[in-house]
Amino acid sequence: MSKMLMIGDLAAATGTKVNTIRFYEEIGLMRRAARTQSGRRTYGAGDLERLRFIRHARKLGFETQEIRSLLALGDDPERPCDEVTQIAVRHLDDVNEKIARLALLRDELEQIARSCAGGSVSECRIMDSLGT
Amino acid sequence: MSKMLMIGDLAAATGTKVNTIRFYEEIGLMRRAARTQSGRRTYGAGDLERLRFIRHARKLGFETQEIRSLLALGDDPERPCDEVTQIAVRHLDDVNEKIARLALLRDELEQIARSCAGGSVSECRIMDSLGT
DNA sequence: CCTACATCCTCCAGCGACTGGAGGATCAAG
DNA sequence: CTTGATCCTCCAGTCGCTGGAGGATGTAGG
Repeated sequence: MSKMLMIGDLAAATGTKVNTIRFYEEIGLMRRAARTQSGRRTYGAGDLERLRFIRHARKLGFETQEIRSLLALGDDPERPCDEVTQIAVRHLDDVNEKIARLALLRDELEQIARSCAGGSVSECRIMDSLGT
Repeated sequence: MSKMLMIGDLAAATGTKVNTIRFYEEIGLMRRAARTQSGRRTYGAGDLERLRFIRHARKLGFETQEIRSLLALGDDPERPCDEVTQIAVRHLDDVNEKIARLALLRDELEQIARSCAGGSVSECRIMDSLGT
């Protein structure tokens, strides 16, 4: 058998806390892990990839429910393609909206950062730009 | 005296839920409101502005602790505003990274939506795009 | 073989930032 | 004077974790 990973290995490899991995299992993002005789969870390379996927998606702001549906695509490789396309397009819209919102936010933050080139609070317009 | 605002007025004027305003008072973002004889909170124009500031900062992704320090800076206008700039720049970096990641994901989803016309999911690369 | 220490297990509490609702008081209009 | 909106307090729940207690295993050194 290829090398078995313990939960701590997965944690170290992905920068996820051990408790968080167990939590992901509990809420059904990670598959129920196989166990050793003594009850310890064991994982394979596929689980590692799945966890990486979950972590990246979370960092991008996807909610667990959305991640579940993305994962469902991967879990059922025989799924017809139009369904996949639908889900992909829906997520595409979502992602485009996220990008647009973040771009606005970036502009605003850039302006805030620029509006104070040193000096005291009374001399820059940071508070103004946040107040409106 | 200029016009007194009730909590519902503040809520309506800022798109904040009444409960949320009370919550802000509880955690010390809003000042403890003055009360009428019967115990109802009353606000003035300053409170309205403060709430607007809080809401806007929240929408920009600032945490309450950061907002607290921003508000404190506003109360002490002689302090240098490096602190504010630092907070803003940190958010800016974060936002830029998110945008970059999402742009990659968008490209991948676009490709999936385009190229998934004939086969099954096994030929798509969703996992690849988010897994790495 | 024994000990020490790391890692695992389950369970449970708490956080941040709200949201919603029960149960009751108060207010403004008709 | 009644009705309905608004207010009050208090409490429970949400989501996505995080941390810790208390105990069982696994591993490496002496």
